[in-house]
Amino acid sequence: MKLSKLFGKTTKEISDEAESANHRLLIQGGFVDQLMAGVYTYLPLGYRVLKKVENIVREEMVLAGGQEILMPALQPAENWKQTGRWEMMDDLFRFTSYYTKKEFALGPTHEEVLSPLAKKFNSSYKDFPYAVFQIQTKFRDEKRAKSGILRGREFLMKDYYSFHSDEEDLDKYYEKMEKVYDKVFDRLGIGKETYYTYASGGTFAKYSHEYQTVTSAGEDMIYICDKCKIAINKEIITDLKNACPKCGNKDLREETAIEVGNIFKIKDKFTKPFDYRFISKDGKEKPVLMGCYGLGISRLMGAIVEIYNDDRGILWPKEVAPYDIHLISLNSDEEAEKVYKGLQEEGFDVLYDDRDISAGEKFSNADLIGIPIRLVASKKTLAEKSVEVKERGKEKTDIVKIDRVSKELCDLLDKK
RNA sequence: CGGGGAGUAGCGCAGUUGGUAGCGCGCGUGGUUUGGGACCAUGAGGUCGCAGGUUCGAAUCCUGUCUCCCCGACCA
Repeated sequence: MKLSKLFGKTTKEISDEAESANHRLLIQGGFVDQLMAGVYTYLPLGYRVLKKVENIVREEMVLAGGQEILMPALQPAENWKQTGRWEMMDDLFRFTSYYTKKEFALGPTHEEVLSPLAKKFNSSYKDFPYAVFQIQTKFRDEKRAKSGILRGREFLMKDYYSFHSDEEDLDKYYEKMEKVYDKVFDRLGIGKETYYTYASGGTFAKYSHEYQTVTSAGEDMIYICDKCKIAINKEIITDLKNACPKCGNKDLREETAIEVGNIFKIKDKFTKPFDYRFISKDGKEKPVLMGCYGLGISRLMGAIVEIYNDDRGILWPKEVAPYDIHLISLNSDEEAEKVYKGLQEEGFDVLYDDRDISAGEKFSNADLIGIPIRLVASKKTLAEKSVEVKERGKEKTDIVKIDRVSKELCDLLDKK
């Protein structure tokens, strides 16, 4: 992609009002645009990152055995009345059809759609266990949207649901999903900062587990047990007598963190209201049990920025960067263009700064956008049939011969 | 929903005791530049968030209202 044609521009200045790193940097870098509080447009650069996060999550969910579906965002009131959540959900976006006076809601979650759906297909013990998931826009009427894309009124979420014929099977599946989640966070580059956290279950259950990523922009207070690498949410720390539930350690470290995922054993909480039972081997009807596993896709993108930034801009982890390479041309457009085309043919995703602006501006824009590798093709380097290679976040630059640059880049990017 | 701050050009901001609306960035044109956000010249761009009120006259004073940001509460 040529930067001269890219929809969305970097800006030098941003209002002091925006305080969180993801808010400032994503707007300054031209990744997102704010339409209103908690509602953002993803511009080409930002949408590429969002899709990369989404695809990593999707790959791991498919590996876990989930089948991807897409449920409607628009949902009828009846389903919500059936579970008693219509009146209870004060952050639900509700409205009434102008024509038919029928009541609707924009979905903040999808148990009310999935339970009756699953009931139509799977009612024999032979069908269990099974799991479906979706990646979809969710709507919640947050009283206070804040911190850029960390807490939005409209946001992208992955919700995964498993169905079981007995509790033992649910427990086993739940443990499997814990490992799946660890792998997702590792691939996204935030494994080290993300803790499996004991938390309250809200209206779902007494307790649940969250995945909390440590960052100053977070909203939750967690207590970390460094021995077990787990954490306890402040909301239940007194319930647990200020000790790690695994090892009893009371020497816990307090941190602020953002909840990027949440997993629940919701059991029959949503199968019961819809009368979803299955026929067991002995011919008897038994309740279907559910597990529910959420991940905030857009929030993850924000959390990554919160962790990977410096005073110049973003430092995207390789797996989620919008492009592999940021190529800068300095007074050498024709030659640089050849390098650009060559790299594309080799299969690299290249953002090419072909604009007729000063070198300094190109460099500072590259730092702001935060693509992992910067290449500079200038008269100086091209005279030696070379380009300069620099990793974002490192000061060292290398001059590499053009015919060897492809291999060098593969090594740096862990490719091929 | 409570507390605090802010709405003036696409973005960032200034605007004194009320008197014809300004700066920087960006954008257009011409030229000089070119390894860390260059420079000269020139040009376009505004219902001062919105609605009332006071006044000969309101960006400025008063009332109401909407919106954004921060803190708190809430967060399936």
